[in-house]
Amino acid sequence: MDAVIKKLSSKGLRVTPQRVAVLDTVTRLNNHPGTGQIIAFIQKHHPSIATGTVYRILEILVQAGLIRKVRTGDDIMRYDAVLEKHHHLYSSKSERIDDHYDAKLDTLLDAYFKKNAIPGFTVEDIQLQLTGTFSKNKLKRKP
Amino acid sequence: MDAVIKKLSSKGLRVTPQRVAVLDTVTRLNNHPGTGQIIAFIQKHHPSIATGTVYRILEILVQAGLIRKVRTGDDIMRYDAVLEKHHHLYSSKSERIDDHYDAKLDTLLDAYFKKNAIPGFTVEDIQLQLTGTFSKNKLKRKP
DNA sequence: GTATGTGCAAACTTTTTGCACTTCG
DNA sequence: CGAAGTGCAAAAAGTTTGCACATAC
Repeated sequence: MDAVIKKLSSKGLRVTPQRVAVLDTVTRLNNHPGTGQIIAFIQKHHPSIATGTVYRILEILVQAGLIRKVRTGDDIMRYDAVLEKHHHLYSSKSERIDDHYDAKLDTLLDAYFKKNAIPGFTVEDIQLQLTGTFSKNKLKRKP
Repeated sequence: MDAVIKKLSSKGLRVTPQRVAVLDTVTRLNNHPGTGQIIAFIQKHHPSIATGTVYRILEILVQAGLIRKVRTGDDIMRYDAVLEKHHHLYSSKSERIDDHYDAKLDTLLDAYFKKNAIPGFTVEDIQLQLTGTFSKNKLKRKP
């Protein structure tokens, strides 16, 4: 929780209870929550925070680079509080999205695009979308 | 246009003027149009087609595998009528999204994931999201 | 104290849906 | 002809916004 406050002020953002709550929520709901999930959680734990405020704060946090928007195959906007470089595993059968870290792969790709530059385009970030099926249930269940 | 009819019937879909128009539109608006763009185009060229119908048809075409939803970094749902395997180049400064074909890269990645399987996950499709800047514009040059 | 942020509710935008009518096969 | 698709318009869902009040710094 203290870390959340630190993050906010490190970006020069005013630390309000509402912002702390939203950033904390996105961090806790670690499986790429959608706006709906975030608002539901907020309204349960902080009933006094208005939904309009949540929308405004999510936008501010994205602008500040404290969270990221993740696109799903469906049309739901999701957020991600993990800022380290990582890829995403999408289930072709469910809404599940897992993070995937692979430093070796990152190195491989960096090297590849250094050797094989794309004409007219400078690569700044590489992110993989791996679609497939989760064969084992290493489930992260919600309380 | 005939190709569009062929695609529809090849999937066992009934060929209606509305479906032809929508599939043709997504194909013509080749730069990954959003729902808004598609509906605007349709209403201009086929004013009698209802927007509700467009939504229904887009969903049907996605289910049939004739078009795909594209995951963008921002919050706009876009569609793609290109079915061959390809990756996407995203501008970090604009809404532009280009297709990127790279068979060599695909081979490299397939080999990589064959050797380095992800525990609990079977990869079915690999798609790269390359974010960066377009240094030269093929259509119009900007100083 | 002041610039900034928030609550609230209304306005907007986008998407879905029920039903009578139409049309493809 | 019959099953499937469409138009229409209303409703649901999701998001934005103006303004008076509250608050972080």
